[in-house]
Amino acid sequence: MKLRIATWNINSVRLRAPQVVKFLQEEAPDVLCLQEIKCENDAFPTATFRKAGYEHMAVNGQKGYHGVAIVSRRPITNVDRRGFCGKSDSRHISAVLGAVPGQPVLHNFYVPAGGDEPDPERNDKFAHKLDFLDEMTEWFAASAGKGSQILVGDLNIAPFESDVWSHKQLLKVVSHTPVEVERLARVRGSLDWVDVMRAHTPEPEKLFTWWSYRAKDWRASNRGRRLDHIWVTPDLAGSAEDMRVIEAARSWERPSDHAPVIADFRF
DNA sequence: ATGGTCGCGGTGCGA
Repeated sequence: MKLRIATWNINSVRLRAPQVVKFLQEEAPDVLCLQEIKCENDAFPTATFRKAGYEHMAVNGQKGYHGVAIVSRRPITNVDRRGFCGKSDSRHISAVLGAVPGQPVLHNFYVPAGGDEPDPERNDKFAHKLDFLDEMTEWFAASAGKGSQILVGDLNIAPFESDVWSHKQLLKVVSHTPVEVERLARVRGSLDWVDVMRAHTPEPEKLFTWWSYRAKDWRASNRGRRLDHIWVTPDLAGSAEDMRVIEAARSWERPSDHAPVIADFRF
């Protein structure tokens, strides 16, 4: 069977519900994982997405900040919402893809951005980002041998040189500093996760999913970063047949600063 | 080297 999974930091799902519907209609993912929905669970536009043919939804929202959701046209089961670092932040939701062979667990993450100062001693938000990544590492390591898993979301780190417009100019900019890149590599090592985006588009080809709102012309300056990711456990590596960043969505009316990413699987 | 823009909620905070 085929399965199309998409991930998109939507930066307010209420404001951009029409863009989400357009994306669902044009790209027809089976499952869409959203981050930064920025609303509480009962404010999620459930009816709007159900009308578009997506009847299965799981939401982990909070007021004003963060928030993640899974929108699916296939049944999902075993929904789980994990709190990290002893906080009540809504940064994770997972579900089992019940109709998919092997019933893989799909995790949707919104990793803390980490503030501006890349020093955990002086910046609590950066310390939190590193702690969050370490907890991910421990948690996934403990799940070894318990079945197939897929991890998507805004990890707020661009790990490779070709994941940023200028490696040299971003070495001290949070999202691309060596300390957080190393921490993310440890998360990747927890289950020997396969980076589906880079498996499909190897270095040194540039690959971005986010462009700042502050550029006058995001496409002309193209100062992007690859902050959004799709990972799979090694047993699923051969199942990922295609990957695309839908850059066009960054130019839709009132866009998110992130573009959606799609991976096509055949199980 | 600096400042540039968004969304939420109704003030700055987070990104």
